[in-house]
Amino acid sequence: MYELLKRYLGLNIPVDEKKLNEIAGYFKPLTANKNAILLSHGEVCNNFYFVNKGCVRTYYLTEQGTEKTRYIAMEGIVITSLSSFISQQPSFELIEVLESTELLAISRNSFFRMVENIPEWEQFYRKLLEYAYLFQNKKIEQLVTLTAGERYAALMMENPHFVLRLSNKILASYLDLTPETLSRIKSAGLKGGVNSLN
Amino acid sequence: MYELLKRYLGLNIPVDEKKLNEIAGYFKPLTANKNAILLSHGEVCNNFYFVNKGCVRTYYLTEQGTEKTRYIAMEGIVITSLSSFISQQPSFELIEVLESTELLAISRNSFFRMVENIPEWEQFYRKLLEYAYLFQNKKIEQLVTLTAGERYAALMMENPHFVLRLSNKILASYLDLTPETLSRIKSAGLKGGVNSLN
DNA sequence: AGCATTATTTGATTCATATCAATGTTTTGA
DNA sequence: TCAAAACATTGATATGAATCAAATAATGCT
Repeated sequence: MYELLKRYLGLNIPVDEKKLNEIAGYFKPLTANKNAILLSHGEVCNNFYFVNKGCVRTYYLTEQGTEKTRYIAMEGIVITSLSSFISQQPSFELIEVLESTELLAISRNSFFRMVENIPEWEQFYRKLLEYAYLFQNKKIEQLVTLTAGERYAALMMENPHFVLRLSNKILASYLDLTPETLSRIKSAGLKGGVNSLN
Repeated sequence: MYELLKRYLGLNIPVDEKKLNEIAGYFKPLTANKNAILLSHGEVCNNFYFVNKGCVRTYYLTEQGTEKTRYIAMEGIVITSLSSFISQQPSFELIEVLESTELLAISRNSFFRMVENIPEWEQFYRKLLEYAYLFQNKKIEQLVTLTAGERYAALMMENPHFVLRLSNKILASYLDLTPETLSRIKSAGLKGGVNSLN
């Protein structure tokens, strides 16, 4: 149950077996079914999740009810509504389970107590923030400089398994376009692609 | 020269006068004229700036040469190409001076040596990352959920002094729209606004 | 001060992508 | 296992904002 988490932490911070067990001990197992909502709009986020198996996303809703996916976590990745987790303000985004999923959850209290008391964890948190910033920054760059088709192409380069595993509906909302547009982009790509017979 | 920086640091971290002077000592004064480029596209960012007086922005260029402003710093605010500063990869974004500006600059080396050796500074860096994340996250939320006019209205609520001090060209690129569109939004707002005579 | 560059405004047109609509396909759960 | 719901595809149309264009207005430079 904790193997994947320990490997993940061990890769990110220099930490001995004992500390690793201590840290892992604060994470509690949790299973959730497809479509389960781990955090609703307007709720304050008090949990931080590690995905052991399955798939989870964060997304928000526009005024008109359109879903916009911000982040997707598959096995071996962490997820939370980081803004709300940090600021303790009501969350704009929701956390939703996309497949039946095994999670390891740690409370905000335990998380920040460790930040204060365990230097290795403090270092982990810093790395997490750096990674999260780089991720968000790249997302903005791509949103403002790339067209719909270019964003899809970039995702194909960076995360091809997303395209294989996720529905077009989710994928489209992740790329900030409609399912119709994504469908057209995909079929246009096939016609002109390197695997085409023409 | 260092007063504003010390006040800024003092507000963000608990730190005594002695430490404050030690930290401030790593910052070197620098003046730069309007239009000066502090970091070019493709360069690795090795400096972190505090704006003492004036105004600085980071922006990137699209394929077609359109400017997209990511961040604007006026007096009392820090600025860098944070992605490149963290990752030491070539920067996609440029740093440009918008008005004749007085800066205090610290090198990446000094910055991260302090992160390792001065717990207060380590704490400052963590807060900076948290703040930067919240900022970027809000930017994405607004980009994907608001229309051009709504983004302008949000900026008017959050940062009205930006609208007063910056040119429409810069403002438009910050809001991810063209100067023409911003001009139309502004005049439409006047006609329908609460101060209108109709 | 006076000329040249740069920014702003307004109008006409275009374009990328959304929306609406209809049909077919897959998934799901009782 | 089958009906209902959710999803995907394709076509027709609409729309927000970009682009193109031309005419001021403002700013900067020597």
